[in-house]
Amino acid sequence: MAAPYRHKEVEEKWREHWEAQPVNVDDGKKPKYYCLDMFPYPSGNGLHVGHWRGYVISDVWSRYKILQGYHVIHPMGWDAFGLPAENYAIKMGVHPAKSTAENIANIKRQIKDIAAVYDWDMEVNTTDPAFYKWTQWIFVKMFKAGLAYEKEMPINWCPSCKTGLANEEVVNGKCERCGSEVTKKNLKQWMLKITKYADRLLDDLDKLDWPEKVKKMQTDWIGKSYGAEVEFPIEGRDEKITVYTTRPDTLHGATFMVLAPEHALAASLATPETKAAVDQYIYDASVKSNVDRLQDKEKTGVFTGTYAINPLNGARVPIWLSDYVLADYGTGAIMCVPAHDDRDFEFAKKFDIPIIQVIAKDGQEIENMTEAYTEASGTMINSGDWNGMESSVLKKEAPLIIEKMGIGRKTVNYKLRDWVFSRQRYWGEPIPIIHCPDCGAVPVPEDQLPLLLPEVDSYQPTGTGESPLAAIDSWMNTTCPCCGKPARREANTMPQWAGSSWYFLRYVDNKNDEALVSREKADKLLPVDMYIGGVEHAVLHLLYSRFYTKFLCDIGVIDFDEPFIKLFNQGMITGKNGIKMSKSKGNVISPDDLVRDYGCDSLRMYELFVGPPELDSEWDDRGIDGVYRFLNRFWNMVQDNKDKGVAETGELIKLRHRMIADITNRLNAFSMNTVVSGFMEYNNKLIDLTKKGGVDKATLEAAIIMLSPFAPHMAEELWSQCGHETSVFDNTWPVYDENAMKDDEIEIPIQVNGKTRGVVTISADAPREDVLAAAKAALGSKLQGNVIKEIYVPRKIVNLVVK
RNA sequence: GCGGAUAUGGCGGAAUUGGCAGACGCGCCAGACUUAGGAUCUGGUGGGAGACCGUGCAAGUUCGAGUCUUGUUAUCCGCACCA
Repeated sequence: MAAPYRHKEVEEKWREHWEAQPVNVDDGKKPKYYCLDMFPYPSGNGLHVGHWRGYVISDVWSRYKILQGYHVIHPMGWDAFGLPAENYAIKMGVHPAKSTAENIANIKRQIKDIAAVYDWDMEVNTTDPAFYKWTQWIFVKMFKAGLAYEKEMPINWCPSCKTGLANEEVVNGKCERCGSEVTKKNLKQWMLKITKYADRLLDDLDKLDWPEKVKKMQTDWIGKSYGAEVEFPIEGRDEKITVYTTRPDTLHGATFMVLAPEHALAASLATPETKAAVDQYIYDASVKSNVDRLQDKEKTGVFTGTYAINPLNGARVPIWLSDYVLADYGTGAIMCVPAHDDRDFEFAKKFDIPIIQVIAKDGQEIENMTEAYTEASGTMINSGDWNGMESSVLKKEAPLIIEKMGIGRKTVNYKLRDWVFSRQRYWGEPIPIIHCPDCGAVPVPEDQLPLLLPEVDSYQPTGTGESPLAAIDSWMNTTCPCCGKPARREANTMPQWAGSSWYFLRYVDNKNDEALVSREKADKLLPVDMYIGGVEHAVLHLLYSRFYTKFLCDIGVIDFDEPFIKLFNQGMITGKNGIKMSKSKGNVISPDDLVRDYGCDSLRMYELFVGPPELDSEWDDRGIDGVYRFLNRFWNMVQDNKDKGVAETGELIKLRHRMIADITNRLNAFSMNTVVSGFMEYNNKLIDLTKKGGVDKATLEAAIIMLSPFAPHMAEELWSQCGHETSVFDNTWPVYDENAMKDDEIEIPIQVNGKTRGVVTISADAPREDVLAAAKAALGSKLQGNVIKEIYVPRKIVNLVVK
């Protein structure tokens, strides 16, 4: 009687064994493959089964690559600075350093339960001074390159987190972290000039093997548009108002102009008669929150009483103020062509402003216009010299025409803003800058980095716009590195994204004290070949990392300018009814109990079996029984066969090659759920064959090797039971031979008028005539009427069209 | 409002890309072994008594449609006055 499968014993045995003898070692000859997980921030809640799935997917892929002969770089680390860690620490009343360390220990234990082939020698932690030394170093380099600058302006402010936020951290007017409504606050901030890289960030998306969805999100976020700036003189003054438009072809149709209430000229345009209303409107707009402004669909506005002159045709256009024009995009002023823009149309209707059509849709003006005609397609009308031109052509040529006329210029615009980089919080990297009354902002000398985050009595946010660090005089007071006079340190810290923007570079050289990463190791081991994580960072971490990588490439630290060649977004595991797992909802499923009851291998396979890895899946504990039974049945099947010495037969060879082909093709397609069902399917066949005489060694071992990325403990144990001294991971992935898979005889379904009516078994290479004859014979009397058409798709189907 | 994704048994999901829909698993039913079964094994399981009907709904293309085209509905996600 063969031994039954006891997951606990088997898994403990091999975990100890692998600890002593790792399966993924660099012999210096193998090609590298860098498979990376998005590193976790160590929250106090630990991991749930959803986090597990991502790590299982990346581990299966890593082990598959090991079996394909790669040295796989598969590291793990901790994104431990930032708001989540700090808020958790404040809630629990302990120092963030302490709670972070505890959380890391707990999550590390959970991650070790996955039995992933992480190389813990590469571990990094963003809060380690030896790590953030380089986070600060990058900032200093950016400062020296003119990419980090200070600016005072109204920024997004989260009143709950009590800190400024980047645009990317504001979702629907709310804080990405806590969901509070974001307000504006005027603060002097450090900014990173990510806009300088806008074109490269946009163009290089083409190089990447990323989900189209993520590329589109980044494209839209960068928001490049082509158009023209046009200068409108103000009637009776020397000043001009510059507008930005993507539709200079419609310039003759501009019947009014709108400025953002925050526009520098807004107040000065009022006449004595309109002054009170204009001032009131500007005031009202200034106190409106982002959310109010987003939700007010009904257009509001006020006429300034002043006119501008259309530089193309001299027409007088009234100047209005309205908050539907954004102050920080383009020039903060627009020309309005109500006939050809939805928003301008709505505004013109509401305030009874004339509408002039300049593009003839289908050759004629639209009568009784009820909505704007916004397409750039049709013949120009009411447009002076431009009459008769095609709008789509003119749209492209107009910027240059305008430029030649001296009334404006061709230009492009981006939605992307520079990155607000200061946070008024404690738990982050101090920004390594010293403010000197004489020399201005001076970077901390590179040889003095890291600038350590000081101990502080109260690390609670002040809410005043100052970081808690500002209260520590002993730390704040220093001397200027340039002139030696007394100076003050920068009190703000960096956002959480600072460390995560470059951590993947550090893994491969994490103990280097001389450089962020040695050029030799960077050239050999980077960049990341496969990056696996959720889609929630599409315009945050993934955009910032691309920016950092391009900068580090530009200054020669590394020789590539895209960090992640391939990106895979795994779907989310949700609770019942698709509800996101969260502690407050009480629907969090911890992997810990499942590992104890079913074993690591069962949970690994079930995580994959729940559904396609790229889609969200609802978690249901009950399904794990299915993979648990499969593993037991596979185990028993191997026990039944391993010592029998069964000779291989034609049938077994055919089955083996088909099994290898099916599993390999599904795995290459990243269809992990169907790989698992494939194992079950072939296992059922092997069990059948076991009853009919047995399964040969080569087939058993092929199955065990292919199972090893999925259920590594069981595979290693069975490999050892088959008499091998070496690890199952020392093998190479099995290969299949198309010719060995072919059947001599095949079954071909027979349809009559498209409906299946029978099946015929016939030689695979039988000629068409033979197949058709056999099909008719098989149908016999069931075939009635005249056959008017005969279709035979070789090896697939017969269809007889009968009348 | 714009853009994208998804829709298949009681449930999770397959379908080699236009060729026998429902693989595999859960659940359920029956049987075997058991003092016992929430263990294991064997068989069955889309609907319908039936000819037949079945992939959100309605048309279309085709010898043939879950798959392609058009329209439509629902759910989810992203963007949301970016001129």
